[in-house]
Amino acid sequence: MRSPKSGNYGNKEARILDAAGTLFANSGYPFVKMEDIAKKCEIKKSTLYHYFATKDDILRAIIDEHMDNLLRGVEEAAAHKGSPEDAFISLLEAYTVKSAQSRRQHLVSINDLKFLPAKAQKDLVARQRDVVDLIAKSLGRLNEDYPREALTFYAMLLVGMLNWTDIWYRPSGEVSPKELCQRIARLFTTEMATGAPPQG
Amino acid sequence: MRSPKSGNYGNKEARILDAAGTLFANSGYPFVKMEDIAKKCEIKKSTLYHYFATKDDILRAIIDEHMDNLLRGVEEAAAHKGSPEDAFISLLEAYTVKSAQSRRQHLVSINDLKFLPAKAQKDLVARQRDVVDLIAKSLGRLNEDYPREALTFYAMLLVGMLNWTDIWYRPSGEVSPKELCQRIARLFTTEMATGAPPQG
DNA sequence: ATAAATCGACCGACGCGTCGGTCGGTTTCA
DNA sequence: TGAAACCGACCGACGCGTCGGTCGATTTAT
Repeated sequence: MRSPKSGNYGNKEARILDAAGTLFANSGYPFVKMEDIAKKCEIKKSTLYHYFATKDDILRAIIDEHMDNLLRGVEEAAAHKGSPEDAFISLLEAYTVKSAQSRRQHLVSINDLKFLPAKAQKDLVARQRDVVDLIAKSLGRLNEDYPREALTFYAMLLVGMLNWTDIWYRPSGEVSPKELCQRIARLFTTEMATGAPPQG
Repeated sequence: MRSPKSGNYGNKEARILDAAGTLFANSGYPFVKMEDIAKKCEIKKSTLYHYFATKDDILRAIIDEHMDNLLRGVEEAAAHKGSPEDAFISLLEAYTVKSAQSRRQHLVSINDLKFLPAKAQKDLVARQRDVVDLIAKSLGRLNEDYPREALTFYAMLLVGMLNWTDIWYRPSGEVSPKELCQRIARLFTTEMATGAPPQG
């Protein structure tokens, strides 16, 4: 579906995705019209359909790409050499999207996933699961005594916290992204260090 | 606008709000048609407009009511007698909505707020702020050395975590709501007990 | 007491703007 | 010259909100 068919085809497609991503992130998928996307790309609406069959396909492509990036980044970080604590922090930093671009994609992935047909959603949700599992594993290395389910539980809490930062956290504010990660990390590392394993 | 005008007028209005709340929570505001709401209330669509001027007004009323409940509940809990830790936990329990009914409302408040006109959003967001401030204050009682901004920061993290549970947490699962609150509470009480105040 | 006036609740039909998507043709370029 | 890129004009479904009007109950006037 999304394979390039000519020299700058892929390039143009990327431009569309980028424009749409910004629009979706700012206004929300249902409010963005195909004409808006076209205008931002300085093409006509009908030309959009040369690249993407439907509006959904555009959304799907955005989330798809972001999930790939996210999963890859987290996987790399999880394999980080060093102490479990270091690996955990670098994992957080991988998850905490840095560039404005991936921040937008992340926002879209979170907010607009539900506007996709159920079938497409399942795929994407499954990949979110993979991320949670990786985080749970990384947490597990901080304290071997926590049972698997508890790890997943805390990983869920963590992901929620992280995702919610998209709503209120501004990297340009008083707290730097690095500081953000460290504070969040400490919340969990001290839990794993001092807390008694639940139901243990 | 919403004052009762006859015997069962207010009652009917409440029924509409309840039906709409369920629908919105399940499918998302943009996907719910006025006809759907009407059908669920066993009235015709046009009759809906006898009670609410627009679709937005229905959403606004739902969120509005929920915010009131939430703020009131959290305020009461914050005034809880006992140790700061006890007050903090009871605040969490107040926030963690228990009944399926308010769960739905909460979901709607979180997910569909953005579909309101900007002006209406501002009001509601301001009241969310109030909740965060209350939580920050309660956190402050756990450790007097944390500066105000840090407290707000952690309160934001906490609220995000809590709100995100709506997406994945099921009260009927292995972890009881009480246990959920306690685990989350411990994350923050130990932080406040052992962590050095940031930027102190 | 009872007819007239009033009113709240309700409904069927539909106007109308919006928006995703289509189609036939033109331009561009290798 | 032929395929890729592009476009203007158009369509059809959809969904919010409107409007003219009915019906049964309550109030008012005589």
